[in-house]
Amino acid sequence: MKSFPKKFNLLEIEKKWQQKWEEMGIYRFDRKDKTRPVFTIDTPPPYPSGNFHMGNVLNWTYIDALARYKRMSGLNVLFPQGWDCHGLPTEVQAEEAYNIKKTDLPPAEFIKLCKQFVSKYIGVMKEAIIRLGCSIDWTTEYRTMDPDYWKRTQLSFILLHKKGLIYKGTHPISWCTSCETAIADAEVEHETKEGILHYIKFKLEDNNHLLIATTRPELLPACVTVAVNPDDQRYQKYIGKDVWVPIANRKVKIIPDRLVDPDFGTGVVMICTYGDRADVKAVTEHKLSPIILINDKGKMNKNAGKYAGLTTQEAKKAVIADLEKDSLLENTEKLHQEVGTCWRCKNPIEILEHEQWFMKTRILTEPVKKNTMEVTWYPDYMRKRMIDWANSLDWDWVISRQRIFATPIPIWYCKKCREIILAEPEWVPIDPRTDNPKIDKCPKCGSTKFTPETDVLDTWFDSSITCAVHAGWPDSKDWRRLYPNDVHPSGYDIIRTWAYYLMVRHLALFDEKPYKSVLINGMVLGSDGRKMSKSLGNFVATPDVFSKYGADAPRQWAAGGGATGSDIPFRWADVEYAWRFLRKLWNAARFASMHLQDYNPKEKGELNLVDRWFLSKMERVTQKVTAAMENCQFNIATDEIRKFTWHSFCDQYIEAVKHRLYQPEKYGRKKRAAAQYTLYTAIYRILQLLAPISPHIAEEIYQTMFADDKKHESIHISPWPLPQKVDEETEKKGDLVAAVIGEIRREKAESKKPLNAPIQKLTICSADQEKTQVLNQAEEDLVGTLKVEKIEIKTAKGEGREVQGYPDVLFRAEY
RNA sequence: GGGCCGGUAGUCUAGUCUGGUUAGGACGCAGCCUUUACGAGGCUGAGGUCGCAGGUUCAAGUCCUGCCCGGCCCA
Repeated sequence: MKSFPKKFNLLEIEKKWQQKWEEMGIYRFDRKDKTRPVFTIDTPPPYPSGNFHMGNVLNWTYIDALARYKRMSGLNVLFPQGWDCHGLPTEVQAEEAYNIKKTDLPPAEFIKLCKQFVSKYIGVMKEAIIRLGCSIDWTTEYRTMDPDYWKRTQLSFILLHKKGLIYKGTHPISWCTSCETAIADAEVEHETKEGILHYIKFKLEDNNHLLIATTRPELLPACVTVAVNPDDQRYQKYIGKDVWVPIANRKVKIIPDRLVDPDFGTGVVMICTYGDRADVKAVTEHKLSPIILINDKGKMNKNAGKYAGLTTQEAKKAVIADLEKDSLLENTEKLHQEVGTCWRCKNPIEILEHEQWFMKTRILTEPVKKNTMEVTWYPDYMRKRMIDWANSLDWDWVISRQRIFATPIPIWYCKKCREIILAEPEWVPIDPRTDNPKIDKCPKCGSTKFTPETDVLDTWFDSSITCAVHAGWPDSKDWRRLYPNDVHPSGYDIIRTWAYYLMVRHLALFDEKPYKSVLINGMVLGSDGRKMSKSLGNFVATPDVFSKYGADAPRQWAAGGGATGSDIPFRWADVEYAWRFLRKLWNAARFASMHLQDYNPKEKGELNLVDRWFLSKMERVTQKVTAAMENCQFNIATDEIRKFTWHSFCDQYIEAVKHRLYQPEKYGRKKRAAAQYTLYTAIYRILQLLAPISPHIAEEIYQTMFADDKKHESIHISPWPLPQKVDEETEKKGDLVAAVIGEIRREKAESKKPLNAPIQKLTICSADQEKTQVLNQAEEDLVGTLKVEKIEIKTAKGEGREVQGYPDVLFRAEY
């Protein structure tokens, strides 16, 4: 056993082990090992923004703690790490950095720029993940932008297309006029904005008029009908009649629609193609022909007549001016409205009709729900978010994007007959923008000329096959052995995207759910109680935390900061407390090692009541921590370990055996050996229980004190302790002894005496003979711990100070 | 408008699923201690109508109903 330095530099210790662990290779998944059961983690490949924020710290701490626990429990753990590279944010960054538009240079050049950004940021984020001490198998690292990955994305597209689950169609879709691309439901955010409600006169045949309320008068040329609620007494008589649309000067029919809220505006609304999703529903239901008014860039098209070429804002102004000129604008009022915005650029989205590629997701809603019910959710109530989301979808998933830095859609069209040429599985990876299909001629018309599909795939189409990819699909023959993955970890804000897309996608491809369980983390809040974000100014940068406290302390903040799935406020105070705990543990271990230099681990000595009491407490805490880890209750595990270490071990046990350790000549070698055995056993147990949560200090102390004897290469591959039986009877007895010692310490503190003040005479009385027997049994430890000269334990009513929790036990100490 | 989550000391939070010691912890506050591991530390203490109102029960922070407030998600 090596000796401990008094001061320790945790930051250096952490760096050292991070390096050594990688050299040891102890976190490698062993695909050839068929003896241990596998545990596969669907690590979400993060988007390499270059900023590994505290939310990531929370997420990865959960994953790593679970991975380490499962590894110690004897499972063959696959903890992979990938990077979700494609997508708009990088394109936008590249455009900004070089002050260009994506169309300014050939796609291949633009992609090269994007890749440069991504590679740089991956380096930064990888460093942070290593710095956090994650037990990732880095031989598994992958990037979704590499051909080896996106060939899988394409292969899955081909398989789904062949299954008839992918189609091309013209449908209303959410469109960002700023990013100039389609976006999926899940990418639409909602913001409350102040809008203006315009009351506009629509002339009736009889020269009277109806007043309709709209926030978007510029859409008047796209008005296809006017709707009222069929139960609305005021307007029933108008249903079926014609009404003139101002500006457009067209007649439209007045229709009944239950979705019209009679309390909104005047209770009469215009249906425009498309102002919002309700319009889409009305058009479908009443089989109306849409009039598309806005082009991809957000400008009015020829259908807008004299307003063509204007932006929607300009058109709005012009339309209002024209309405006022004709006295058709009755009045206006302000209102708060929910506006759909693009998740990336925050600009309001439009609903446009576009020819796009879709995946048939709605027909899978029932299987999605069924499988979601079969998945274990940590915590359980998060399941509901997935179910609600699946139920709420009315559109299929639009998977094509009009961007560049993404997986190409493996499709060509015959130039002559427009036949769709789908790539064959063995062609991928392939980029139709640069490669021709591997056929000589169109199978339908025999033409030899093809045009490529230039649309690319939604990034979620890359990242929603990770469960299969992690398992080794399609190359490893035995990939089904790792599938479904055992756990999919994720934040609750992306259940509707990540967990959902994974589920629907894998069900479609493999008819089997992608994961057995979902581990949810909450959001990290700033000190103001709001979700931590750079824009709110409540942001704490991860490197600042690492450089001050290292990783083990923030990991305790993450694990112990709150119940799994709930939001966790970032608190420096919590990190500092964790830091103090680590120092306390260090000092306790140092104390123990001082007394263990001559200890032979085979020796058990003569265990007395206090030893057996404490060892039973240790088994009890082992049970609790094991149960907590099994259920991903990291906060409970953290709490139990800390309480046990700080209070049961340091405050109670160590104090109660010092006399035996320091004075073997007085109390006997065998009793000293018993204390040594207990110290030795307890510290090893604490380190094992703590290893998943604070792996570095656990390793450092293990290597210093235990490695020679225990012979595990690392504590992280030592077998998790099997909880032993607790000894209720002994615990009950020991609790009494601990309570008496505690009460006397309290009295010393209250009467301002030092804790080591000698007691001339201690008299303890209880009418309960059982209790006095116990105290007699522990007399030596009472005397030694409390520095008592003379002790008297009486079975009698007696008088004096009452021991907390034992109203029938009284004592009197004379100093 | 619908759904979900939350409301526990000055602040943050555990416990609620599975009702049962004196509601646990951290920060802050107060006091004490240089005690042969730990003074950029340790120990001790004070501080709570568990959002409000009902109900079920021998027993409710925990289960049920209604309401109020906050947050998130969705229409």
